Amino acid sequence: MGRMSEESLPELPDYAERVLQVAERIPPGRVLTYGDIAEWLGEGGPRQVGRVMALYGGAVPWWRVVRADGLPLPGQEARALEQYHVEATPLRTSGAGDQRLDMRRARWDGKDD
DNA sequence: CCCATGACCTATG
DNA sequence: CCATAGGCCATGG
Repeated sequence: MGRMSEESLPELPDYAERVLQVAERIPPGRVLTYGDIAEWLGEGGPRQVGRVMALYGGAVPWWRVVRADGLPLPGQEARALEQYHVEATPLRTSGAGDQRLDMRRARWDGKDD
């Protein structure tokens, strides 16, 4: 018979679970782009990773998953920047004074610190 | 099946 | 640095 849900929490698609697993693995002070995760995972694309983060990202350190241009997540900039400050994530200040990630230094290569 | 949307990316000017 | 263009692919109307 069709087995009903035995979990109190909504069940996660396998792909989503894999994405979140990678996100959870990013060390503090480092970041990974949506594309990086897709590539690292060997499936899906940046948009698919983005979708997963939008839907289930709340359970993981979402601020460590960013766009390739290092722009903070729109709508959550304050929280993200707060985290970057705490984790000493490499930032760079633009002419207007707005801060974005210094991708060259903040991007995680997958190796240990 | 067509079309629009999205926590995207890269190349080009 | 900003703007455009094309590519990408799952999801939903």
